[in-house]
Amino acid sequence: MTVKAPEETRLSILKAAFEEIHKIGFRGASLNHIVENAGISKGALFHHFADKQALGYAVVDELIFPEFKRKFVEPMETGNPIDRIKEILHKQFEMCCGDPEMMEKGCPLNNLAQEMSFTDSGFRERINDIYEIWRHALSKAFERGIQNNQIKSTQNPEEIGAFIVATFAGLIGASKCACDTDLTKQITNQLINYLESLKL
Amino acid sequence: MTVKAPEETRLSILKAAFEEIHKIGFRGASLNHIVENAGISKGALFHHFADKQALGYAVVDELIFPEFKRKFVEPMETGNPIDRIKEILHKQFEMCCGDPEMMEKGCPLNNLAQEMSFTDSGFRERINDIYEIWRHALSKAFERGIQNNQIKSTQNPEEIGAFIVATFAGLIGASKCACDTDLTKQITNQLINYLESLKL
DNA sequence: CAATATACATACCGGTCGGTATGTGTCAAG
DNA sequence: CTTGACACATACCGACCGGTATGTATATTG
Repeated sequence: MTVKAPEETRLSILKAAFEEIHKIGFRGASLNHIVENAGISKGALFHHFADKQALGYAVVDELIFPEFKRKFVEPMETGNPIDRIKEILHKQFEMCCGDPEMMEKGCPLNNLAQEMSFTDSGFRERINDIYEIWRHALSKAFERGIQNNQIKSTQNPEEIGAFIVATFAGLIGASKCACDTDLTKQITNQLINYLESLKL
Repeated sequence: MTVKAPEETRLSILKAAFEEIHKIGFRGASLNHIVENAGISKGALFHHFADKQALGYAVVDELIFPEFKRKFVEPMETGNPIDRIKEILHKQFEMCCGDPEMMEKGCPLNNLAQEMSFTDSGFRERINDIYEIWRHALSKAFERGIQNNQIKSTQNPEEIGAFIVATFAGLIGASKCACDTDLTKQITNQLINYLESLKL
């Protein structure tokens, strides 16, 4: 039996790194802050991760991606796509209202995408892969909706998926900058408006 | 007559700062790089700007805001709002295709919004003011459209404005991350789809 | 029981950061 | 002709950055 499980240490570093990156971005994130908040030493950090970049990639792969999948991708696998998206929007809105800081910090994935895409293709590709998975899941869901006579057959499922992902990112981003749940509500209303227009 | 006009120096600093911030963000931006690219000294920079923050604010106020106003706000002041937005989207798409790096760097305003909003309220308020001006211009344009029997009177102009601003930011952000003009086209198509659904 | 590998902690490193102190040439005002 | 304000340039500062070298306790293996 080990005195301390290394996987626990690794996870505590990942979680502290996620928080730091979520708050002040990857570039601004200080490894000193991270080891401090994780309650471990710098030696431990560099034992588990080759460098800051590898830590950042691991945060995306091992924390952000699974959570994103659980919240946004998996719900699209069954049922009426429009209803599912409405549920996602509703949960998101409730979370914004319940925890204003969550709104102000924005979407961890979109934050990283906008900050790092241009200068670090490793981040860009990882993040784009995640968005692509969501776009694909949405596309498949709307294809299903068309087959089930829930969605107008004249619509292009792929385009719809791309549009929803972009608009959702825009919604979270606008809320973050405005710090205003009224604005969030307005945008959400119009997104629902758009979704309704796709109904058969 | 002065040997060199101070306003020219100031402007060259602002332009170099804008480029640096656009490429690697405000936090990542190095004042050393900026003075180097501006072809001046650090003394000149700190003669014209109190600190890095003041320089960043000046970039928003004096470079980004006027350009944003010219490209997005002023076109909304006359004519059919839907046509105007289509023109903006068309220009944006052409620019993405013509200069891929422009697409990869993303929107300077949205980049700053996502990077700085949470930790610097000065940035957040400035940027939100600019977006608010666009939202208001869009709202007024759609009000006008309703009065001119171009837009369905059942629609809420304010909500439409908020939605378009959010979706546009999402569009640019998605393009930046995906580096794919096909995706840009898909999202643009659906945004136009949405706009058409507002027509009377 | 000795040897080795793992999982850290501590102390430290060169480099870059934002920012400052000080010197200097220019020019308008008195 | 002097003075002082302006518009810089140069040299430098402490703080913090990401990263490393080294030491050590523990667990595993032969």
